[in-house]
Amino acid sequence: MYLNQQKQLEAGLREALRSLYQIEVDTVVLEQPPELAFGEYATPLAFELARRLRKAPRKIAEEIVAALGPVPGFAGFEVAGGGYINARLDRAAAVESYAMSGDVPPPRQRLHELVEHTSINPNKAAHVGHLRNAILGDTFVRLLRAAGHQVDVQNYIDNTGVQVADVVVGLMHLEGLTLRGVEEWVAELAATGERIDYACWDLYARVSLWYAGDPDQTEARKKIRLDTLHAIEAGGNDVARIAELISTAILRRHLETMLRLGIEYDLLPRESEILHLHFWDLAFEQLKAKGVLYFETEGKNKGCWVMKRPGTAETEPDGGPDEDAKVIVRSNGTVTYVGKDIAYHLWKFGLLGRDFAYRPFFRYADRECWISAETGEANHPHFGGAQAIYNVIDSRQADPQANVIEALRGLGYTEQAAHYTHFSYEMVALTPRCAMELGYEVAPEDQARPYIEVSGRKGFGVKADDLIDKLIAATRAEVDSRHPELSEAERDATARAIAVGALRYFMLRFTRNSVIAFDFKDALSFEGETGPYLQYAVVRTRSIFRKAGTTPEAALAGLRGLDLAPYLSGPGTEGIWDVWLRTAKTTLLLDQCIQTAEPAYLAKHAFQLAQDFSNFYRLHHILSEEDPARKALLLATAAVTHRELIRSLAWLGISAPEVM
RNA sequence: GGGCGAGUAGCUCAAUCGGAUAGAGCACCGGCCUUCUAAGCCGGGGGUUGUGGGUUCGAUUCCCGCCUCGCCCA
Repeated sequence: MYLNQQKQLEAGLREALRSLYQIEVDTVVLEQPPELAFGEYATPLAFELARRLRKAPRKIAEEIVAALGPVPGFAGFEVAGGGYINARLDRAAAVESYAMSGDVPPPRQRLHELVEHTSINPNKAAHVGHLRNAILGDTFVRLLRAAGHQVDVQNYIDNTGVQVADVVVGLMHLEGLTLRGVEEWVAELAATGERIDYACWDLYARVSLWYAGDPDQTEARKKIRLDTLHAIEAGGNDVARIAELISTAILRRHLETMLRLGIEYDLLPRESEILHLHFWDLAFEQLKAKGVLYFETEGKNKGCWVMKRPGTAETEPDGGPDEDAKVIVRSNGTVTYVGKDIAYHLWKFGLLGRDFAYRPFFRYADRECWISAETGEANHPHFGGAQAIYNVIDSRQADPQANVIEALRGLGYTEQAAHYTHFSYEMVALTPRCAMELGYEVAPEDQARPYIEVSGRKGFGVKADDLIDKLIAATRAEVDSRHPELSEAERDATARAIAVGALRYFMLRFTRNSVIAFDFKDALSFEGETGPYLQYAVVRTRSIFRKAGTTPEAALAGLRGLDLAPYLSGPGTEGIWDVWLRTAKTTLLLDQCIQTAEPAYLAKHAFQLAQDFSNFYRLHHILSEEDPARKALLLATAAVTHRELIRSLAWLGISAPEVM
């Protein structure tokens, strides 16, 4: 809607430029004036043309305004300042169209999209950093789906890597357990309701200390670690069975944790199948055939299969070996992580020539989450073969991600490489104060820093479930004191919705490349720019309709045929049009978020709409309004706020309770 | 050594393709619950946008140098 008006204005301006000066411009910059009193749109077009036309900007602006014919949807144009052209919408017409249409236009290009997120090593509990990943990823999935895209959601599981190996080492060598013993331990944890991911969190930290704990044993323990890893990779032995048992149990816990936040997955592809189904062999053949990989015969990478790094020259000027090249196959024949990742991404795009087998793994309310397998069920949904992919992975992985893209490009898959997005974001760190509150020792030099990186290896961090539990406890206390009349179940559901809203908004309000310095004080805040603030605005609109005895839909329909113009500008109408204009931008924001892969813009938009509504709510008392037409508009203003907030919040994965 | 990101109010963050008076939240100070929910609202103070240059009618934004911090690669 807002976008349509923008296009109309742009077309009008272009036409004026053609008829006046016979010129075409590449882009017509349209922005919103600093105050709504100046109009809804402004363009600095005249400034840009001043030099080209050898005229004063103000003069040009005046000529353009004079030449502009009537533009559909607009009431008038004027020149402001040194040469801005301000445009005013026909507010009454705009309100009527905003009220009737809340639809999202179909996407320009409908691709089969694949979003991968969460991807936690299944050897310990999820922490706040993983929450940021999962919430960003899940929100982006919701945005893509809202825009009409078909999206598959994957959560990649590295179940055969060193992190899982470390926990297996802990169980076998620190705890002295055999496969049988581990099975009993897992059963015992399940029986007592103890969280296995928590138990392994501590064990993992202990193993890290153990490796370096005795200088005489360092080499021997390194060997144990490597042997364990190799046994897991090979499969078909007790070590691998322990790894499978532990990683699967922890994976289930991760899925349960994420489900608390409304986060679901379609498929869990695992590294074990990538290994055992020999994805790499097929990728290796392609990479060799296309010359992407070459065998290095000199220098430090002698005996390795290497690949040119993105951004480096084709050959070294001096003709020597490219020492900068990325090793894909080591001289001992083992494949690096990037190599396996290339094979996996060829599968994602349907370019590998081999598929996983699949079996159901985790049941959601209305669907199944599948997992990769060596042998699976005959009937399964089709996975992979995407046209565009998004990998939600923190910014530290930028280098390996760039290598995978470079390999795709080298193989001639330029289209796929262009539709490969590393959805990068900065880490969640802890403030020194938060770390000390949690009882960790913080070195004096670290205390002066704004944040400290979390480390699963050291057991340093805030566990996701602990944070969620704390949030629920805090919201539950509030709900209990505010609404003792509600049933236990209602209070529980309300507290959970608010807790999830607070957490999801907290993780989404920062732009992706900003490090979040985590602090319980901020994360547990329910005032100001927070999820509960947005939910509260919705609750207020609900309360209005409850007391008015009508619905938002009826209120919006009730505008038909009314003369609204007197109520949309002038004294006594402050704050009404602001709400309408804001609501009209929701689909624009959706589009912008997808184009830039930045959900924070929508979070900010929803907050601003809630602020606009609060302002409107203060200035206009709806239920006591006596002028019927004016009352209809005020009710519709609450209704359009309700409609747009509910839908924006849904895209952010936040639901608004009935009362709070 | 190379690459990426960042530096904006006391703190945490915004700022659309380079546009009008750099905006929010928190914290602080002062007000507002007898009209639709105070998890709210109103008002106030608070800025040399790290630094030095350049481009431009116009720079937080683009370019170059320097400083500081974080991450990644060797």
